[in-house]
Amino acid sequence: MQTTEREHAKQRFLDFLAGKGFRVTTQRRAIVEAVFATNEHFTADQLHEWARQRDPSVSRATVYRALPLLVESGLVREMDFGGDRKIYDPNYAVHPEHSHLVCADCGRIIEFSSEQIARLQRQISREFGFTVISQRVQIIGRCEQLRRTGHCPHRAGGAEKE
Amino acid sequence: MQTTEREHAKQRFLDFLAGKGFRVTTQRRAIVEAVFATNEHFTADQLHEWARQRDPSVSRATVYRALPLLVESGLVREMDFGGDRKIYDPNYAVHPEHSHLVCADCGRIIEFSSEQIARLQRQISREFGFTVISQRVQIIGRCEQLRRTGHCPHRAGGAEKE
DNA sequence: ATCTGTGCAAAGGGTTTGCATTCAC
DNA sequence: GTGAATGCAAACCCTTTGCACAGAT
Repeated sequence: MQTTEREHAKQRFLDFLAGKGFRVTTQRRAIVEAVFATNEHFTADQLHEWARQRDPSVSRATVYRALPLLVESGLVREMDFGGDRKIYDPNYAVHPEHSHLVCADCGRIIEFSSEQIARLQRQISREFGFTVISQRVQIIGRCEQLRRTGHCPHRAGGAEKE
Repeated sequence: MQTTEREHAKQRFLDFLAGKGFRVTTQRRAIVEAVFATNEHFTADQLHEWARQRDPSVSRATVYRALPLLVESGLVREMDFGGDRKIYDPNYAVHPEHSHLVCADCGRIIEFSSEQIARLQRQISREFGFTVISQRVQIIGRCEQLRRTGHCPHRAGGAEKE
């Protein structure tokens, strides 16, 4: 099960704070618990909502101030699928380099990894004299559901579309 | 030379407008000329600037209203490198599927194409039951200049950074 | 006790929109 | 002539920030 890994990620974040001399406040605790209680992608606002369920005092400002720390700690990835808001991915802690398939119909996001693609990218980067820091692969497509059944189960569930 | 191709792209956009029943206004003409006079990536604001050099009456609003048309026409690609503003790429008309190498130091953007990567992506998409609409590959890295010479010639020139 | 972190509310900044006017068709 | 397109300025929306207070070390 993945619970242990998430628990571990949470701990790593607290360690990160300690290592940087940052304080472990109750709000930050609520936020990090919210982040690693799920493996879903989330927006700043969603995280605010989740954190407030654990500690109603958590303000939006604190969430926005915590997000850069989560990203800097390497446990959460900030993503941009072209929408108006950024999307955060807590699975980065477990699967450091993964890519995304995004359904244009329903907004569903599927994660995948491909060492082959990563290798090709490193090779190309080298040709241009670049040292790779990170790679992003996004494939925009249509998942089968809508085409096949005429509707998509994810359509209703708050899809992110442009 | 590429001038002919750009001229062609411009014409294709005017045809696109006609085909959709949209009007060819002097402002739209100034905008599309500005777009295809360069092969540089640009922001909405830069385009506004360029268009105004051709027709000072072009307002920011009109630029913002024209951009979705340019994207819809398939001649310009909207990109998001995680910064606070969107970046547009007029080379999409000439090289439909290309990817980007972005230098984290100087913001320089280099375009490249890899049929191998595209093929792998199509294959993966198929495995997940996705039909590919478009693919985006971004590699964030550091170009040689800064590392080697201690400074980067692009650093000063208005790099896009986060 | 100190000084970072917080909540609140206001400010920022790119993008969008309502409305009267202009102009392509 | 008619309705789409424009310019202007205000509105939007997510995100950031200034400030006085709270609380972690």
